[in-house]
Amino acid sequence: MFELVEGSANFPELEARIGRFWREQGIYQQTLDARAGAEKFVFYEGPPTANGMPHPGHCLTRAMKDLFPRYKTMRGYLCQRKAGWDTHGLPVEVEVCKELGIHSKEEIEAFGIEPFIQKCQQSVWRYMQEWERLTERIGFWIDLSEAYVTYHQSYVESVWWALKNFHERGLLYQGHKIVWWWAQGGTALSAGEVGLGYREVADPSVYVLFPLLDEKEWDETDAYLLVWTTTPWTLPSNQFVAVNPDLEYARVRDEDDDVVLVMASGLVETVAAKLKHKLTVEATFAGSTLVDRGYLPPFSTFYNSRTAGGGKVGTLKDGKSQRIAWRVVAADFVTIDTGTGVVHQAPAFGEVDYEVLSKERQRFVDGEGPSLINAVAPDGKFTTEAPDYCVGRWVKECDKDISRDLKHRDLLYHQEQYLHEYPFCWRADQDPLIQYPRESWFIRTSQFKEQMLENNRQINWLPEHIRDGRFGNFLESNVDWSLSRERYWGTPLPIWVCEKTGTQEAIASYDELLAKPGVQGIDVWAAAKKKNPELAEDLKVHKPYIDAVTYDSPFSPGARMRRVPDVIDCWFDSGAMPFAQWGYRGPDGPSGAVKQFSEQFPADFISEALDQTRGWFYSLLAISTLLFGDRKAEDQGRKSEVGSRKEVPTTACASPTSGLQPPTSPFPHPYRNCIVLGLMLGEDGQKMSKQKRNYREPSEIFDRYGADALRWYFFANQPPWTSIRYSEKAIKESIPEFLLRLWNVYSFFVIYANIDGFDPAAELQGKVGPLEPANLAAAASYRPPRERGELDRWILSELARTAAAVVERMDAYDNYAACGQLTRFVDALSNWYVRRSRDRFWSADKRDRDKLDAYWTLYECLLQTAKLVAPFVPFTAEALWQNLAGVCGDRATASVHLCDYPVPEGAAIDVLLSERMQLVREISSLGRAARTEAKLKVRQPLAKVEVILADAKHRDWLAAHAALIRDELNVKLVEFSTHAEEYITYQVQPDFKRLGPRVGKLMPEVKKAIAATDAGALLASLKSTGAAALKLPGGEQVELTTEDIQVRLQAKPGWAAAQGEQCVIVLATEITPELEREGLARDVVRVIQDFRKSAGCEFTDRIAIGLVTESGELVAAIQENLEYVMREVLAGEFVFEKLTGDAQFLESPQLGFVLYLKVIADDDGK
RNA sequence: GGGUGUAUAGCUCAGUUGGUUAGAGCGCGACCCUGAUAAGGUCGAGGUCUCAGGUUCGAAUCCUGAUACACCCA
Repeated sequence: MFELVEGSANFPELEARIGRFWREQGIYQQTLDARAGAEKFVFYEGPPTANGMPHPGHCLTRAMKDLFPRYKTMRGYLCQRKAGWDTHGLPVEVEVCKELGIHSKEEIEAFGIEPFIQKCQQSVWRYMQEWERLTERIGFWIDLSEAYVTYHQSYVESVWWALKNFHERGLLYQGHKIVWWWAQGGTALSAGEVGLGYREVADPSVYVLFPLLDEKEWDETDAYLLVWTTTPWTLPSNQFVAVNPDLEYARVRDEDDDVVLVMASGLVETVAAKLKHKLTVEATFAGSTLVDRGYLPPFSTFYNSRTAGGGKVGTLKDGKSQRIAWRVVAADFVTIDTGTGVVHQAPAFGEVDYEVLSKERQRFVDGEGPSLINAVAPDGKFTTEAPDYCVGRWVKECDKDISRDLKHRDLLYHQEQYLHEYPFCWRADQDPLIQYPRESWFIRTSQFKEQMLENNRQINWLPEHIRDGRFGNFLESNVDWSLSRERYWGTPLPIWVCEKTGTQEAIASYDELLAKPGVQGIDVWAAAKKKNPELAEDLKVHKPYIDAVTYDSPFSPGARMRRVPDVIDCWFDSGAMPFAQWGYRGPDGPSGAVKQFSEQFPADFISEALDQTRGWFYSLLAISTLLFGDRKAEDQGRKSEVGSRKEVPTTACASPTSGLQPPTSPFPHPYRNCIVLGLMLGEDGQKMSKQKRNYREPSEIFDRYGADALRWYFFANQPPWTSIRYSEKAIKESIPEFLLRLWNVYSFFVIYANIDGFDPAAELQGKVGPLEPANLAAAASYRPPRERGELDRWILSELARTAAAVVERMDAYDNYAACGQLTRFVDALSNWYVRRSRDRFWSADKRDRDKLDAYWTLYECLLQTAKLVAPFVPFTAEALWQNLAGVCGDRATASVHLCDYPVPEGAAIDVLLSERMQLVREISSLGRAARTEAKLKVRQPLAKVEVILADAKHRDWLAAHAALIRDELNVKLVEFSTHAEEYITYQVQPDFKRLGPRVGKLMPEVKKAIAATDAGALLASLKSTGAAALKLPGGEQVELTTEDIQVRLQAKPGWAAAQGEQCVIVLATEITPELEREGLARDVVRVIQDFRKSAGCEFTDRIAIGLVTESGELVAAIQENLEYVMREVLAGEFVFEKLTGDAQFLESPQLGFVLYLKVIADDDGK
């Protein structure tokens, strides 16, 4: 006996039960064990950070990450799933700061770095429980116990190893990075923080005159560059002036001030209007002619100083020489939207400006190019290199004095106020941020651009456009990776510097550090550990303990090697996970790690949301390309730019030690297939936000609707990369559409199988394993499908077809289309197979072959469907399996997830049958439509239905299966009409797809001509000769064959008819008294059935019926169909009088009778 | 300001190399069926396929431009 299924499924409860089962039986581990030694399917977990609460968006990623590994496992692959946690970085520090009620770096240092990072380490696990609960509750099978953790020592050391490799290959260097700087707090702000602080302010906008030098670049001419800037305080640090070489510029005479200006032609009128001056254009020329011209900057400290070189020249790489600064450079970012088209450049205070400097610097031979000039100290106050009146003052305060000074010197042409958005510190909203250069460490990723692009081209991106679109473009504009962070909680940059010579050395592990000569400072950690034995051992490779460790410099006797203070970008951590998750440190590192890494690289599949494009997707690709890419390209690259970009000497090591030399791997790596998920928006279409409460906590969704409902909603509602608006309604609605429908079929099966004693467990001997058709075939009452009826063969064919389509789509990572196939199949199973088989299940003879065939067919369908849907809705699938296969006890496979995915044999697919059954379904659908139209309810039998087919192909088959249609439409006769003209007209249309290419421009004519032709005659001609000639008005003649036209049928008015794509069906609407009586009898049956139910009868109870009526018509109708009525309602007695005793009664006013009902026995005669 | 994506029914979304009647689910309305029954089914209304050009015999689909929204970057 199957376990009884409750009427309405309670999915959350069911899932809790299944979850317990998985846990107690270790099913996930069993699925891995079952695939031991199988081909590997490699999955990488993009580590979430557990110091924030998970929201529905995380459910989507976790569901997607679960789907494909489950699928591939069932398909026979071994897919290990190692969890991971991202634990470093600014967000963690911010959380801790909030808790402590502090925010600046000074405050952190006052609090103490040591207790601070200890708090960070603890905070990382704050929401761990919620994450683990979510992971388990949504059915994400992943190994949480073996999760990699980015702050763990082995992980940190792996990252160090990679960085040492880069360092020794000269790929790690120091340079400047222009950051948004909070001068008062002495810290840089992340982009996110900067975004918080924008507000509109008025700033000065000044037009300044820079005397233009002559061609020889030394003498002043009569002209001035009219230079525009909104930050006067950056003028003392002026280094270049930029023009757009492709714009037109003009030499302009200001008649009022008697001065000659050089500016963009397009802005002359604007400026003239602004000043109400008369400006006369004297000459125009391309911006490119200005490039390289020298000028005098408004402040001369740097210009005259020895260090910056004044008007000095330097040697270019091509051997020529040029002024190193204070000249016009070309830049295409200069526009004529505002200003003058001549832009002041202070590379210290703008990222774009800094790029100009970098580019210029590269043109010169080493040491001769311009260095960065900067008259502002990190505290935001001017240095002594600024004009006297500015020194020591906050830069923004000096704007006015600078303007006044320039005005005195007749260099200020114009000034005004300018409204714009400017960032302030979000923690101190009176403090404006400034852009400021900071020393930073970079990885030379740009040198690997081509390789990264090549790698990217080999990756299968879903959706495809990511490859050449967002991600490809991002790689195209690759700049070196700014790696270092002046923060506290992160992987320490493993570089130690000689305090005397500045020579650097990278360290790849803690042990390597301990082995250095004259190591000191280890005791700091030892003391901390002694004081607090609870401290995680992993902290010893973190600040501040690691900072304390120094050793003897091999570069200068007596000097010490000290670590640089920075930590690294936490994106580097997560991008290093392909090897760091195993603690891999090169071929000579820990051997277990070498093995695991080589087996689990590269990944076959990863998935994250779109916002990871420049995050994890990039960090993975960049690190992998640099570490495991082709070295030849790098060597060539190095030759071609000998020593050009190193700003600080490193211990350049041409041949790194072998342990640092990892194996190279063919592209793509480290991932082959990547599904980029759309972002999930809140209920209101806005970003999900805790404050707005525009989403529900995941745990609540699970409690209300269940994990499978949510999963199915994710998988089946839209392709995963479309951005998805969280909709509770949609989640709710995904239940009846699929899950409940499947559940109802299953429940139907269980109810009837139990009534009829259909018991596969009793019929099958020994092991039945995964209950594949081959296992079932051993049963005595099992007949091979080819011997079963058409309906059975049809649904088994649909099953095979569905399995084939699902496998095909899933192998292409297209879960959406796969779900569509599954929905279609479950619909066919429920709304056609079960519906049409009802009578067979209800028939009295329990050992009837036809009945047993139906059971075996439905049983197989349900078992196989459970397997098919298992990766999608693992709980529901398991619940089905537990009962359907569970009847066989431990002779059956314990879990549906331990089964192989159904792989259809082509033989089971009967395309012709599918097509034909589709036609039957269409005919019956049309029949119902016609009935509705004619207001003839289905319970009323009709004499005849006529079917007119557009295509006679399936006619004979349909005629042979008329019973199906008769039954479905409740008619006595199905005719395939020959005199169709009575009911319909033909419409003939050209087959555009076929004819289009052939007749081309004549198409409209052909269409008209065909429409004008008598359709019947045309069809007759085509039928008899197979061809017809069509004359066009222009005289051309077109030969038509049967395939060139499409026939459509149109029902004539006046008939109870309905038309579809392939046919028209016409109902005979005349109701004879006999038919009417039969309909009446069916009405009576209907009422009695309802009565049975409301009277609380069991399915199998036999009853006695007494019916009292004054209608002779009704009595006649029942008597005429008495056998039918009694059979349908399981009546043992039927009398036309009141029943005595404990009978229940019911009055039916519509039909005019009173019913009495009494249970006389159950099915077994008791 | 730049890049990428999206725009199809009231809502959420499909729409396969361009082929002339643009689909699904939900919602709404009407009805039917019912021993799967707190389910199920049928039918209906609802579309200038964002707009404007262009290519083509033919455009929701291809091209150009515009608009709106979203994301990333500046």
